[in-house]
Amino acid sequence: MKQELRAYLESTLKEVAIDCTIFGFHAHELKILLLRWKGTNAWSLPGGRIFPEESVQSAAYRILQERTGLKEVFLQQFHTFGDADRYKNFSASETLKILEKTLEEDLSDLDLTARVVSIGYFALVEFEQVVPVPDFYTEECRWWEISELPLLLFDHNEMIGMALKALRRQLNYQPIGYNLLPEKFTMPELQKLYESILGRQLDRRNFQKMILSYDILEKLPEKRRGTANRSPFLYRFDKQKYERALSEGIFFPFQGEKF
Amino acid sequence: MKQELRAYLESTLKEVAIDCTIFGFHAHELKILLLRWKGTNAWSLPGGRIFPEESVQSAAYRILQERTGLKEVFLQQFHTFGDADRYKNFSASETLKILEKTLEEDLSDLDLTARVVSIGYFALVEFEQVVPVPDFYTEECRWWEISELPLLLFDHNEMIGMALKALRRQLNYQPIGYNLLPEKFTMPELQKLYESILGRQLDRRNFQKMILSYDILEKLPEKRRGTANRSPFLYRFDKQKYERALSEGIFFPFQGEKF
DNA sequence: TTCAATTGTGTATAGTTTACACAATAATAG
DNA sequence: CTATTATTGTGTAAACTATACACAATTGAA
Repeated sequence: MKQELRAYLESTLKEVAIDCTIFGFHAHELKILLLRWKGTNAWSLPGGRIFPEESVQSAAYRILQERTGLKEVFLQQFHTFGDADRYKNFSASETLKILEKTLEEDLSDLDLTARVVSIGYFALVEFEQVVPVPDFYTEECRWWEISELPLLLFDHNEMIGMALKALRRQLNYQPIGYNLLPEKFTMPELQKLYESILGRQLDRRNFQKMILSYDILEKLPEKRRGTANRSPFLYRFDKQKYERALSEGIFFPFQGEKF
Repeated sequence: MKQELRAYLESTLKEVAIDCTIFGFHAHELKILLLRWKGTNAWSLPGGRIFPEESVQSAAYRILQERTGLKEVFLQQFHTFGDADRYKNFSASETLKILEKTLEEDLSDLDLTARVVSIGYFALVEFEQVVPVPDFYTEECRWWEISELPLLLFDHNEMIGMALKALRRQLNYQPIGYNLLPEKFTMPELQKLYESILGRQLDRRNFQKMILSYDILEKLPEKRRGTANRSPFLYRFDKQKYERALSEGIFFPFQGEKF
């Protein structure tokens, strides 16, 4: 098992790695998938290394798939983190101690605190379909609310901040939701997704008018039952139109958000 | 001399490097600084490597300074290029041949065709103040018009395409011009800068109205003389207000441009 | 002095964004 | 069964923003 890790570390690029900020949406809240390192209370973003024959993009997909079980996800590079010292909340020696607890083995020959530049990706995934799987270093993989994140290893809090910024900016020229919501959803649910990404309330009527004007939704002849009060209609994305909007770009007018 | 290069290559990160797309503006055209490799007709973007103690950002500044002589520039990371094979216009072996011509020495121990992930930055610089300086590999450093670029080494044509896209997007939420124009400039000059970045014509009156509304310009009581026809007024950026607009963001309405 | 090219300037129209309220519906509690 | 409560569905008017557009003034050159 340790041999497996060693082989992985030795067979992959040493100075570059990938970290993924995986966004999910559940119970009206935007959440992020974090990993807890074995035998510790230290949390980090899911990440991984790149094989020599693999593009960075493919590596990011692979890592994402390994942690969530999902194949089809929205994945996007947003920034590369290249500080010489990326130990922000915990010093290099504190981090090393955590690693020692985690690995219970002498891996000093692998130089695990060597400098690594990390390429940051963010992903949008369907919460319900995710089966969180820890990696070799970790024993727990679970969703965290964005407002309740712990202090993370390395510069991962910074990464999440920038991922959120990138996601918000994304909202200005691309539709979002296909990979974050279940197949069928209601207008209020979609609105709450946008609100939780933007961190502010939107007007119900104006939101509906705007989102419908992009012509990416199909209104279904069913309603969501079981909820108290009036039943909202169900919608789903028209995949083709959605893809077209993604590639051509759309001008979303969330101007109130300053970047 | 060769020893110097060898020392540089051996003392810097091996799997990660930086490439810079340096934009300048001259004669009503947006231009890019390219390097020609010694003894060849092969061109590339200026790039360089990262020292172990240096952040990626600092390395990018250093490289930029080395090639242009400039200290104060606008520099921004826009994408990291991580294809397993980044030899696009010229194959690895063709590129290797060029390198051999350039170096006239056996450097095979340095494994110069090993895989490298490149972090792409774009820079905006004041054309007139740049003193282009070739690096060790190259013997010529000059400006190229964007519409007349040659086939470049590696994936550099792709990089330039993405840099331009990033620059255009930038225009939507930040003012641009401080680092691209001389201290004093006319409204038509500023407009031509915007037009050359966006690749389309803008209305003179509407452009002026818009740019003035951002309250980042100071109108000077002088005019540019010597030009045929009516003399335009000179303006300059109010540095403080410009910086505020940069950090707070501005909503530039170039909606016609689809991304 | 005339000509040609370019600058400076304002307004009206179209289009977009925003603010806002009431009737309909569905589950729940009585 | 009925009343209550919370939430949904829906349209219009006002404010704001973007766009289209033309003529007089200025300058150097002919």
